[in-house]
Amino acid sequence: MKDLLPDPATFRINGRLWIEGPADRFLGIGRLELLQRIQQLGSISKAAQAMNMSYKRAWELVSSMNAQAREPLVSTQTGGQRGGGAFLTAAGVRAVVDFEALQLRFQAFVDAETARLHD
Amino acid sequence: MKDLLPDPATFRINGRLWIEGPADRFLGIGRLELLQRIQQLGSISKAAQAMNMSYKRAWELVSSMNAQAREPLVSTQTGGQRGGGAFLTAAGVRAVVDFEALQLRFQAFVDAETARLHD
DNA sequence: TTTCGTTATGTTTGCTCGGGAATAACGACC
DNA sequence: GGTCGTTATTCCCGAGCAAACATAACGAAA
Repeated sequence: MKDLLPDPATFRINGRLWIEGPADRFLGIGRLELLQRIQQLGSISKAAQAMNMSYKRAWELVSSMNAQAREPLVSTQTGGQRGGGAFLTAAGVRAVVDFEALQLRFQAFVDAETARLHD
Repeated sequence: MKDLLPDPATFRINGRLWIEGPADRFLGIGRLELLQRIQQLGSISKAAQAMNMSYKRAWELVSSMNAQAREPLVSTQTGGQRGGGAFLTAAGVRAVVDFEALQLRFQAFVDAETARLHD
């Protein structure tokens, strides 16, 4: 394989992994990061901002996840002392933990295949 | 994980895998299929047509692959008995075989993770 | 009751990527 | 030399999709 490439060291295996349902994507790397940021920052708008994503898009992703899961991953509150906010439910926390683990196994696979590519 | 989902059986892990270089993508599932079709049909335009892809795009992909590989994966001929054509070089055949194998290992990974998702 | 930052949602704007048309060159074959 | 189907390449346009914008509702706190 590597003998196909001019400078094999500069080439890598890369990829994307996600969970998909009958209608739509459910969870991927972008949605995971969004959940993590919401957990960290307590708001969808701050999370979006931190990811350089429009609030609308972030909200749509949250909405999509909440709609597909058995119970919402993110709970929101409008109004209140700081104008409102958002936090992960127990289900949301579990989703983050589980998908992080999956992502880690995938990364191991990708790294192994990259190593195989190099020799 | 599955307890997050309303009907776990309808959810799957899915993903994409590719080889990327410093500048651009080198090989992915779409480019693989294109190479396979060229091998099978002997022409870029026929391959593109079979994939419902514009000739222009197909040509660009071939050009990108040829430019990044140490030696071209696809060799072309303009003019001639049937107006010309394209075929895989030895390097091209090797690229197909090797990436097919990689894709198979990836599919196994995805299937295993989907199974894990279901229990 | 005003302020404030957020959620929630519809509308418009803008931009990028690919599609499609147009054109040239090519070379075997009749 | 005319025909044909292909490679090769440029240019323009439109669809689709995300960003940006606009607005309403909300509720705690001052």
